[in-house]
Amino acid sequence: MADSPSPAAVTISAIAAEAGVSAPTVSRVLNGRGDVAPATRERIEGLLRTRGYRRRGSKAGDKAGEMVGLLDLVFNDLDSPWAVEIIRGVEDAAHDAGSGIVVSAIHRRASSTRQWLRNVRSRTSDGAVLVTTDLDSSLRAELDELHVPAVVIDPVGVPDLAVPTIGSTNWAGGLSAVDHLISRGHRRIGFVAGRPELWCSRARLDGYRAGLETAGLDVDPDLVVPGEFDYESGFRAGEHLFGLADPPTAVFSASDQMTLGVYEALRRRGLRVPADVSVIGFDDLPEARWASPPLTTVRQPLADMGRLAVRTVHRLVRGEAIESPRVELATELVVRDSTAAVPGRVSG
Amino acid sequence: MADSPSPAAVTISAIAAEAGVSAPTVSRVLNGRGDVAPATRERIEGLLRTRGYRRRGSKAGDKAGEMVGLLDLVFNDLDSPWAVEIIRGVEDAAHDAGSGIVVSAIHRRASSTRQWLRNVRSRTSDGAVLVTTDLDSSLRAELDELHVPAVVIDPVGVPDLAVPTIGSTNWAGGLSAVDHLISRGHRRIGFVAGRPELWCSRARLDGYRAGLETAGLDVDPDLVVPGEFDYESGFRAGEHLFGLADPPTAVFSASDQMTLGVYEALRRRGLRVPADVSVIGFDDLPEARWASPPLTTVRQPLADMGRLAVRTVHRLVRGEAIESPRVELATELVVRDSTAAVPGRVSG
DNA sequence: CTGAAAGCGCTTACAG
DNA sequence: CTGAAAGCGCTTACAG
Repeated sequence: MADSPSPAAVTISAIAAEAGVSAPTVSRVLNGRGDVAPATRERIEGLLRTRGYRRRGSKAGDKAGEMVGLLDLVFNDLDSPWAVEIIRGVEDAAHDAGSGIVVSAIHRRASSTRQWLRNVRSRTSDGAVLVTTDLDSSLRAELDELHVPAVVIDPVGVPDLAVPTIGSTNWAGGLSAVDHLISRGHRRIGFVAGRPELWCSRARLDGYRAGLETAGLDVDPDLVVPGEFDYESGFRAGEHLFGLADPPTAVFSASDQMTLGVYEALRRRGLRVPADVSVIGFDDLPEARWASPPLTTVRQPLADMGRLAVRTVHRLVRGEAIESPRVELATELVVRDSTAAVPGRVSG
Repeated sequence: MADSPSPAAVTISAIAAEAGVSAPTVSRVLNGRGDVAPATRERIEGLLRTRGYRRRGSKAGDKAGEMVGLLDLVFNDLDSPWAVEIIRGVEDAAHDAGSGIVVSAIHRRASSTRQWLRNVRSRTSDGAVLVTTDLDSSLRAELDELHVPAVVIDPVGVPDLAVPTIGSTNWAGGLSAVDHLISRGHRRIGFVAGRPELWCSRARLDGYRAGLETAGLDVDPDLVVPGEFDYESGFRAGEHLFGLADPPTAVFSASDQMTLGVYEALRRRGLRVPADVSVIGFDDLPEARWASPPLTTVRQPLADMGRLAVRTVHRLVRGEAIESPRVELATELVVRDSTAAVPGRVSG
């Protein structure tokens, strides 16, 4: 798992020797000059990649393994308050370690990803923290070649053990949300799911199911509605749930943003939180505190996840072993004012 | 205002010649080696600063004026959704220009500021965008010496014309908010102010006053309450305002976050928005859309301000002239569901 | 299209 | 504490 330190540094002249050309030719390829024979260029480019060439200043002391003081932090999108929580933790830990963080959004576009890789190569950052990114095998291979260690926060798919991932206990968090509602007497509990392709969404759903089943309750498929983690899909889910002939008395939704959409759907129907309906979210973004009424939710320690990601990348940079390729930080139920006992419940 | 390009590049040997020492000695100072006579060290450090020395790799082509592809983005704190809006715009424009952005939080601490400056020096970024930062004259002098051009978004004090600033039309925005409420028949309009030391807060307050005065209404000092831009101070302001013997029928608060606090204060008193009280905010953060009811607010184009900041820094890097040292982008009233006509108003 | 030569900016022993 | 020398990684003319 740990890279064996390359016996000789990967310099331009090393590459040149291996390719059977002179150093200036390799330099030309690196700088995108036109006047290199296609075959030569290809051979050199191949070597550059497989050997993981990275530009090293002149400084003789610039040995492999020394840190540049720059870490990349990559999101798909920067449009959610979710992102800033992670940035905060990553910035904090990086600052303590004397590193700067370079934040990018790649918008799920291959072209942006390629440009990001080009930038990483030219600026030679020490490592990368990728957030909810697919990190397909080709991207991983490229980072490997560049010798840029990566850590993934909140992996989208089944964790690939070759790259360390950091998540939270989504299943247990889902379970605790449902337990809380059941302890308040709720029996018909709706669930608004997150983006189905995401690993964490499935875990939260399964936690919801497990909570009901443990209490001896059936999972009513009518009460499980799809969502996309955003406000709009939460609003639609709320409209659907409370348009039902036999609506739930409580709703657990898999993100705070969707929960705010549920709030609005309830308000439009004249239903009050928590007097008429109890509502619980997931994440504990700042907006959960600011909702009216303040939202009961399952806290995900996003900033801590960011901090741990930085420490993990730094261990990898220094070639140290990491405890586990897969870490889940604990979620925590935060009870505020959006959950209450079932309205009008008769004693039995 | 534009730097005259230094006749000779600021290299280690240039500094050495000027200091009357050899290049290795300067190198030692730069790398913090201990074995340099204090007097020599001081002389060299002085020269390094006044000449604006910046580490330049070996590459012969690394002429002064070439871009590194890195921009610094500095916040005091990263704890508000406000920040992510600006990051989004800055990232977007920087990405288009092929630059990466290094984001830092300096927490208003001099020590963090110093560390940030050290980092800037070692990583030689092309320029800096500072958000709501004081940029006191010593910091400015240091950036000048490093030849790192800076732009300030949302300056805290009276704009210092030596550094370009980008803001929004706070005064006009405040005016438009009050106009909107007056057009709905409101006469008693409360105002929750922002942090008093900030320039933008004063402009919004003056806009509020101007709106009332234009309509021939008196400014009732009892209805103007201090705030700090955050949720908690908004909540307290709401409690105060609606504990008054003659409470307002509408409230304009100088940030969306404070407005959410006002929502909660109203909810606790059993007052409905907008049926009983109209409420209007400032910023148009995503949470304004997600509030229940969705919040009428004055939109500040934060992402656009970030984009413009990047373009401005890049002009400065290239030594181009900028149109104006002070730009204000237009605010825009966004009407949603939190404002309505005065309740129970008689026809006249 | 490619290489031998010269050179740049910087740093590391080494000597004093 | 300091400098002359050697050397590193890279690049730019220049010649062919």
